[in-house]
Amino acid sequence: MRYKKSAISARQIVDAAIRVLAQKGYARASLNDIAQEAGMSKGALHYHFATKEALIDAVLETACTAVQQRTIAAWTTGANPLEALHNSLVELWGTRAKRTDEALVVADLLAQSLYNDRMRPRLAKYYDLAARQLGDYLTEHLYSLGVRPRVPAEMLPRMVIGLLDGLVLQSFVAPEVLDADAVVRALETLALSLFDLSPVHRDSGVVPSAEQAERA
Amino acid sequence: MRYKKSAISARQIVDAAIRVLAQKGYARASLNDIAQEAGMSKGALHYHFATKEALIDAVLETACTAVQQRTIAAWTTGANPLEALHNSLVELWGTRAKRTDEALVVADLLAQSLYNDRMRPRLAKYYDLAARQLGDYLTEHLYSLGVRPRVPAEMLPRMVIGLLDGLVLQSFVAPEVLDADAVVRALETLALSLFDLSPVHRDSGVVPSAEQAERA
Amino acid sequence: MRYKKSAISARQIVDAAIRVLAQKGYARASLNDIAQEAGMSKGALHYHFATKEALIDAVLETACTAVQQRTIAAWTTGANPLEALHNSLVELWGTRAKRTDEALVVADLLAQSLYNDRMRPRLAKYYDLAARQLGDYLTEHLYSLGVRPRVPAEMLPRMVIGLLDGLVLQSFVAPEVLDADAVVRALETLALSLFDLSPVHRDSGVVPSAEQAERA
Amino acid sequence: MRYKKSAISARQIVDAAIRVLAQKGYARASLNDIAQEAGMSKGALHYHFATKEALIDAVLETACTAVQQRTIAAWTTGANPLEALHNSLVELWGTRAKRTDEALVVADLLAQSLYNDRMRPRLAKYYDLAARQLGDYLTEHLYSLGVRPRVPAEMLPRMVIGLLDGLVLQSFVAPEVLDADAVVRALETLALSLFDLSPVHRDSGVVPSAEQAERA
DNA sequence: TATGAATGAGCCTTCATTCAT
DNA sequence: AATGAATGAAGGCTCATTCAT
Repeated sequence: MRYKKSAISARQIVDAAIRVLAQKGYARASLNDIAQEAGMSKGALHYHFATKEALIDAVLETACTAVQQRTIAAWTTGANPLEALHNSLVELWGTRAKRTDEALVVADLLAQSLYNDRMRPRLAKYYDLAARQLGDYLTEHLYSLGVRPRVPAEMLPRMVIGLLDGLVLQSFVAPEVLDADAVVRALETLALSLFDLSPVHRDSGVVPSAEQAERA
Repeated sequence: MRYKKSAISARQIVDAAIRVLAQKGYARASLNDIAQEAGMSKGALHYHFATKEALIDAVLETACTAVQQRTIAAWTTGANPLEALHNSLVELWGTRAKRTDEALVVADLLAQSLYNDRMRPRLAKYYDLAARQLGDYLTEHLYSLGVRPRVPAEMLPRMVIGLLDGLVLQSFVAPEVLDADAVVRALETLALSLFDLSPVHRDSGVVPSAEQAERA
Repeated sequence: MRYKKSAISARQIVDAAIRVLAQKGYARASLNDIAQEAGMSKGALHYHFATKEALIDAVLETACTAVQQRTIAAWTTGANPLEALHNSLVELWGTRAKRTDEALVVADLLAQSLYNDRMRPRLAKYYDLAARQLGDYLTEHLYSLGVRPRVPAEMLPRMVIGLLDGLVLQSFVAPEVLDADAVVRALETLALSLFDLSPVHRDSGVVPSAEQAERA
Repeated sequence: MRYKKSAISARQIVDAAIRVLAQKGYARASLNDIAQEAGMSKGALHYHFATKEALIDAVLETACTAVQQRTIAAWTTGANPLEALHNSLVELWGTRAKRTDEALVVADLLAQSLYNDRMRPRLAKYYDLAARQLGDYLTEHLYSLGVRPRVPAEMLPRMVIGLLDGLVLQSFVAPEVLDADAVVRALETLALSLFDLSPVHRDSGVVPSAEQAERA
């Protein structure tokens, strides 16, 4: 009972913190702001989280998890593996570029982690997980087609994620420059190019690469 | 005389600020720290830069310029265009992944700009310039070979830059994960894949793509 | 309990502020001084009053009220209306010329209000109230005698107050020049002269003016 | 030559200071503001006036003198002494209520002098002079008519000045409340009442008071 | 479990003053 | 006679943290 109530309050605080952090960034978000947003007193915050750092840790955990779950949810399947990939990329870009509170918080805390030794491992873990997820997906859906990537298998997901992140940064800075469609098409082309496949239209099947053609 | 002295001092301050910002980040870097690092009094800072914001503006300008100039310097030429590209990518990644003060500052201020309307346009400008530079380079060195990219011409440089940025973030968070050689090779493969060229070894020439082979 | 504590602390701060302001004036009174005088930390000041301005507002309110209450208390009554007036003037001058903290604060903030648009209306309100109080008093005690003032009814209290203020300034600048007795006698003469009454000795009754004598 | 150049600059500084002080008040007027207004460097200010205090002293001197000279100029003469008085009062009120820079500075520094022992004597001197001037004028123009004031001769000018000052304060705080005509008429009535004279219209002559009438 | 009150360190900024030139 | 540069003290304010209740 008591335990549950506490958990609920703690959760409220974290949620409020995410909202505030998303709006003002770590540097400018005070515990006062967060307490107000959570509808509690500053004292209550410190009851649940001894220090600001502890709260931010929880926030980072929650935000990363949220982003990850959305990412997982984005891995769609379909009759056609290429179509599935396309749809997944659409989802992926959507959840990242949409400037959701959690995405903003992760981006902000990522920057903070450059100077914060305690934060860094957590984000590294987050990246690892994301890379592994994507890696598994690609393995399952593309490797199985018999094609081999032109880059090392462990680089592939990191590249896709890196490209997503890098483009998201650009789109955050200048939202109008990057068109969602263009980005997705580019990502798709990239993914397939790295897989030694020809460019692709939505409904196209797998096309053998130059090398494969040569071999054939 | 005086004029020059002033310019020198201002430059000293900016340099000190870059060092401090690189080490602590915008949020935690106080004018006190910067003044100390610059070997001047806090009052002197305000003599040269009316507000912290003004100083940061100057810092951003300087850091971006520095990063850009290193980037420009990275565009090498060579007898073989592909070799030139390879060398350029080595340089590019090197200057970014090296965690130079300027690169860190740009990354940090990039994050700050998410919540700072005055900063954002400056970074957008910086990205624009970088994209244009890379675009010009690619046009000159690859377009001229008669091949066409698989993605829109204006997306191409943004993708390469995005990938660089995204990977840099990952390498900042977990330096040991990404191997410089692997990254360069991956970037190279990416660039060429997008150009409808086969993967490349240093000394190889241009290889026609699947489509081009077909046409032939 | 807590609520009361807060009110008490706030009051302590305001009182301390009045003391400090009276001694150093608005410009030279720092929150540090006030905090020290109040026996609290600077942070506590800001807990109770968000800004210095807010604190000064409270100070002004309190000081004006205090002066006003002393003024009200000065309106004595007596068997003889003229004696009552005399006593009232003695009191009035006493409370003003005595250099009480509140009087000094009001004088100081009055000067500040010349350049402070937010303060001005408050002082105007204070003057209005004072004028109305005095007006009512005069109406009740002198009008009722059947005499009419030689100046417009709404000017009369403002003149008496103005004279009081003006003389107070002189006495603040050079305390020894103005003798309390002389001032009171002069004020009395003024008040009565303006009421078309002959000069007065404590025990004298009402004497008809020239005009009234003529009419008779 | 050199001496003159210096005097000119010093004068420029004082004039600029008066303008700035009139606009912002002593507390908020920085030497920077003054230097800028004077079109000189801060260093130059300190060349001419070692400290801010020294400059303010000069400002006080100049402003008081200016106000005094305007006051002197206000003492008009005329065929009819009462008409002369009236005109003088019009002038007097005009120069004070007009919010000239010098008047504002004197008012502001008057407030400062409450806490500044070095300033106070200068303002006392200023008041003395003003009182003596007015005293002389009244003596010459009214005493000579054979009437005697109802208040001590040395109180009379201080009362008129006090009333002027007090009303000016009120008019500064709430300009719309006091009508210039009404003020002048009231002052006139006051002056004459204290002189045991009936109220006056511009063109009226001297009218005996009640006491004088009785004696007659 | 939660609050109101209070603290104290630190931040950005202002400003009178100094000084070499 | 004047300037640009630099100083350092102080000011108002923010904020994470503590604590009695």
